[in-house]
Amino acid sequence: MSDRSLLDKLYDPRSVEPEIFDLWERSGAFRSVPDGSPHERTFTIVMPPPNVTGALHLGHALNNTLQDILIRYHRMRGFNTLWQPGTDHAGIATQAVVERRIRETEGKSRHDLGREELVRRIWQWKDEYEKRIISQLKLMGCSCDWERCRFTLDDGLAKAVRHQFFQMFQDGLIFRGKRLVNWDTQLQTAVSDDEVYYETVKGHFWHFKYPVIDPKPGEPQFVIIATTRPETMLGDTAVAVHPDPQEFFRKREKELGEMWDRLSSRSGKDAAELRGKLDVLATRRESHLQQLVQLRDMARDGRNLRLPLIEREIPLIADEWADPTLGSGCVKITPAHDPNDYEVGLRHHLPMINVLTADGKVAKIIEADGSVNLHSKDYEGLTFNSDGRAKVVADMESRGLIEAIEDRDTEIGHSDRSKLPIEPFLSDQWFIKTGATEPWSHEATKGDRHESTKARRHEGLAAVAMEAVESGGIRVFPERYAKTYLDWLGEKRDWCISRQLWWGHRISVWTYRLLLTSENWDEEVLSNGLDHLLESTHGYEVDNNCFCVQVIRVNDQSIVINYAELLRCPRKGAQTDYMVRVCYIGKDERVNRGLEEAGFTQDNDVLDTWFSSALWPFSTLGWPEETPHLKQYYPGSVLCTSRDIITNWVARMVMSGLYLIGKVPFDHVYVHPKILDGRGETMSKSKGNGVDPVDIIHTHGADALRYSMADLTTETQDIRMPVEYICPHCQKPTDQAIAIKNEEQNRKSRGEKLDRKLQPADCVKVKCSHKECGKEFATQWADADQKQQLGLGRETSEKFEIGRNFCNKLWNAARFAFMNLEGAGVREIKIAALPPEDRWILARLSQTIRRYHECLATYQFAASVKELRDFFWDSLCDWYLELTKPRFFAAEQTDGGTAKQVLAFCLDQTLRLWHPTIPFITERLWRELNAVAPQRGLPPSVSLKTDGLLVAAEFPPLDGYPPFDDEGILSTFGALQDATRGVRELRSDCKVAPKDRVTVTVVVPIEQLESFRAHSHIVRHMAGIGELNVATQSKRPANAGSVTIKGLRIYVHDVSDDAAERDRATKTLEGVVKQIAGKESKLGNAQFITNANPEVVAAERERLNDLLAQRASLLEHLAELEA
RNA sequence: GGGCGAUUAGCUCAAUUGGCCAGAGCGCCGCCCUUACAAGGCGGAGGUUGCACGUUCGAGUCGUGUAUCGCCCA
Repeated sequence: MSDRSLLDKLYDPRSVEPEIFDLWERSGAFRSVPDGSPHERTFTIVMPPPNVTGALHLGHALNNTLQDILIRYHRMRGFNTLWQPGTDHAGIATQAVVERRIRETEGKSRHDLGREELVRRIWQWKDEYEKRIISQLKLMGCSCDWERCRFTLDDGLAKAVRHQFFQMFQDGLIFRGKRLVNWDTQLQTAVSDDEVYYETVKGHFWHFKYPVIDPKPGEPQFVIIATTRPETMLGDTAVAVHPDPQEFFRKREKELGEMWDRLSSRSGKDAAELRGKLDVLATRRESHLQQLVQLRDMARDGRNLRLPLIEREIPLIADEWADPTLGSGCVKITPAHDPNDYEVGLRHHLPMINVLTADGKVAKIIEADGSVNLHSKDYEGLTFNSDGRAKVVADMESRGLIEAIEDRDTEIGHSDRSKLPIEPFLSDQWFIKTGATEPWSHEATKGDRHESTKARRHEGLAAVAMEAVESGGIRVFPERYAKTYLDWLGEKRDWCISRQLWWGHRISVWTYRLLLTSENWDEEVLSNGLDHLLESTHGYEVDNNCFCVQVIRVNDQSIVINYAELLRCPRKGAQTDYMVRVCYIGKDERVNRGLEEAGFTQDNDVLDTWFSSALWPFSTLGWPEETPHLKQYYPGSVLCTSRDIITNWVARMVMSGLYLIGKVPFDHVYVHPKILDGRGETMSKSKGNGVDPVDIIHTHGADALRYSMADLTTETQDIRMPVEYICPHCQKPTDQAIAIKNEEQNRKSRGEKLDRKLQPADCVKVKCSHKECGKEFATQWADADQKQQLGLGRETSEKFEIGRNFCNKLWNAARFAFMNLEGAGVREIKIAALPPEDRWILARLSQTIRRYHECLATYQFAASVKELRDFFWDSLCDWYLELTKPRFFAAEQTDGGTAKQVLAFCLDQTLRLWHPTIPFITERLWRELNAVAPQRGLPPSVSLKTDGLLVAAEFPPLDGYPPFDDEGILSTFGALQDATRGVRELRSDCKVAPKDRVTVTVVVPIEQLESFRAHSHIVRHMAGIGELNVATQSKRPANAGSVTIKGLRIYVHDVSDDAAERDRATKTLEGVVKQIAGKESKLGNAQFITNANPEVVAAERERLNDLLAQRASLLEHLAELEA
């Protein structure tokens, strides 16, 4: 047997981790094997697939650490487990990153490359980053079933996507419509709301005059409108005025008046502000009301305006969107280019005239009657919000139609992807209807659909998904996030699923581009379209069920018939133009070709990434095939995620799961904190403030990373993680927030203008903040040359030292144990006969096990770490190991055998308890423990299986070990700890050197004499006592220092003089007297006695008795000193 | 504008239906390299729980108002 003391004094994770991970993988411990276990004994986690845009940062490290803790914990508890890994293609994000890279390095656009080449390049990118991501996860120790790793564009997942699309298409849940979307003119795609961020930009407020057509006598010649975006006037189709300005002013004044009445003070900032508002309102009523009423009447009378420049006749309308307090009180309405105006347009059935091209230029303007506006050619082709704007303003100016121009700050939406202003743009998009609908016909492929769900089907997908959470079918932790989910779904907004991208699942709909008229409809359709289609598909023996055909009436987009009705439908009598859409569920290239030969064209768009992510919980398990994995592991047990995708992702998974399978996709949703950097901003790939977990693993080890993550995961707080660079020259840290400030300072002193907050990615070079060093080094954002030249400053955070220090402590405690465990055996033990420290540590262990299980059941990770840490560090190391030293070291001691057996057991249990959190070091130490003490256990209470790997070992039981539970020893030991601390305090106070043994006399009440004598070795050993006298009474020994613990008086001989003693005793007495007064008044209060919990009252009373005893003892002591 | 959350020691965070002197880690001060561990041990200082009012025998916790910050949605 090797000499265990030769293990290194410092734990070196780098020499341990790779080997251990390899061991686990080869053992097959991570593999999922369907065995028919019931749902209650199956534990499934589906990993939120990280997207392949970039490498993982600490936010992902947190997410995956928590999942790994849960999966390892359940695996050790004997559950049949699956942790399903994979990655997400993240359509727009990845395409944008790759496009930007190509633009920067080759100066080419995606159109220069072409669809096929661009997609090839993105796949290359994906391969690189997927590899990196998986390697990051493995380095962290993630125990996923790696053989089942999936990617959202895999064939199997693509099939699932086509199935979902097809079924929803068939059920009429998918429709195509014109909607105002956020348009990115560079990427030429719609972006979702959450990909838009807002920035305040300095701009102007232009006041334009629109002439009134045929004003009646007394009516104004012009209506004045104000706009921040003059170029959009080309698309104006109305001007609105408030329908009841009088009432508006009355209401607003009443509101402000009520606020005024509520004000506590009529002076101060608030009052001044409110007074100001009231004044402005009054002035405005005075100046504008009359005219607004007149304009309202004109609107009611149907007056029209002539839109300047392009000479369109537009109505003056009355609508509440017009704010009487803003500008002139009138507002131009451009339904095709502003979300609010769009709503107004719908309300008043206004024409929606698009004036923007997909690439951000002024379009050829088509009027509502289909004619081309002849005046528009002056503007056509100009860049919309720069040249177009300039020309509109100049032309208005030259016609004398500008009333005024004001400076004004405006909030402008920018695309998160291209960083350019987004344009509201009217375009054709595909949508999923989430609100009320015809009950869908599609029956879920399996499973028992909840009856309540079925009943609410006609209310639509969102309502069904809401019901799942409301009824408790899904539980959300922490509970408050259920509200986020329900609020969002409650809005039942249609989900825009099409994206004008090249990277993603292409929409499998083909359209017959010929428009069909009533005259040629049946012949055209049947001969040129469907006949070809049917022929081509029959030719390849494809089932007709592979197709869903819709015939659409073009003018209003309504669906006339579905495929099933097609052959039965009347061939004649169609009223107007039609077109044919075919949705194909398969992927046979020959069918695609057949469709194209028949004159059909495939939709160019791809699906929103979340459409495929929504299927992730079952597409990864093989759906739509009925695989054994799907049967065993769906629904999942818990989804771990951060709160920002509760709506985008969680809600959509629930909708899809219920719709397609009839079961919720998971039992629990656990929402964990977010990692923030030192400035309080969330870590993200785009900001460049994400720290690579591999950097932390490199410097601190994977277990340190995981320990720290779990330790910081509290229920309500996000985790602030100040980031530091390690200087490659002096190895000292430089704070990242300071580095950013310096960079800002540098740029300003160079005269650069800063139009935004700098981010870590802006700092490619950083100067070491330590004066002695002060050298520059490169960051991860520098290019290879700079890194080479200056040296790379890796990122870290001092937070991880907690974890590293812990691992080192565990390592050394184990090392100490191994030095002393040689020959440990397993013998029957009598618990009652064990030394007190043994009974105490076993009681603490049992208590800790129970508490740990409770913590994990409610996802309280920080609390779980604290429980285990307190047990291991404070109890096991600081007390138990110290107390057993004499039993190991002293030759005359004979109970070393029992001590070994108990210690081996405690270490065994410690390693099992810690394994889910810090798997590498525990697995390594487990191997060592198995070598030095292969048999462990405390029969007859506990027998253990100790062979094999720790990853597959049995976890300590839910209710701990009841035979070890012992409240008595816990409280007795607590009192001994207090006594020990008392002596230590005195020693420290009186400057006794640590190695000096002191003589101590303890005065105890007679009834405690025996018990204290029996346990006195504990205090003697732990407090550095040479001679210990225990008596029921004693005078103060010569020059003794003294403390009282409850009724116990402790003298430490020869360390103090009378004056110092008086001081100490008086000071202590003051505190005690104060506390007594507090307690007495509390207990003297009849209300307290009657209202408070009896246990609380009893505890207070006991505490008072302790204090009284302490006061008596102190007074006695002082009297003695006076004598 | 609406919703959610936060504000506790120098820093980062705890405190389970309101109840012991509000705790821990880091940092700081003092002592100690005691044969597992200085990435350690022992002891210590440090708080009017953002502010104001209220409910209660009792408030960090509940209510109202207010300030500041963050996130989500419009």
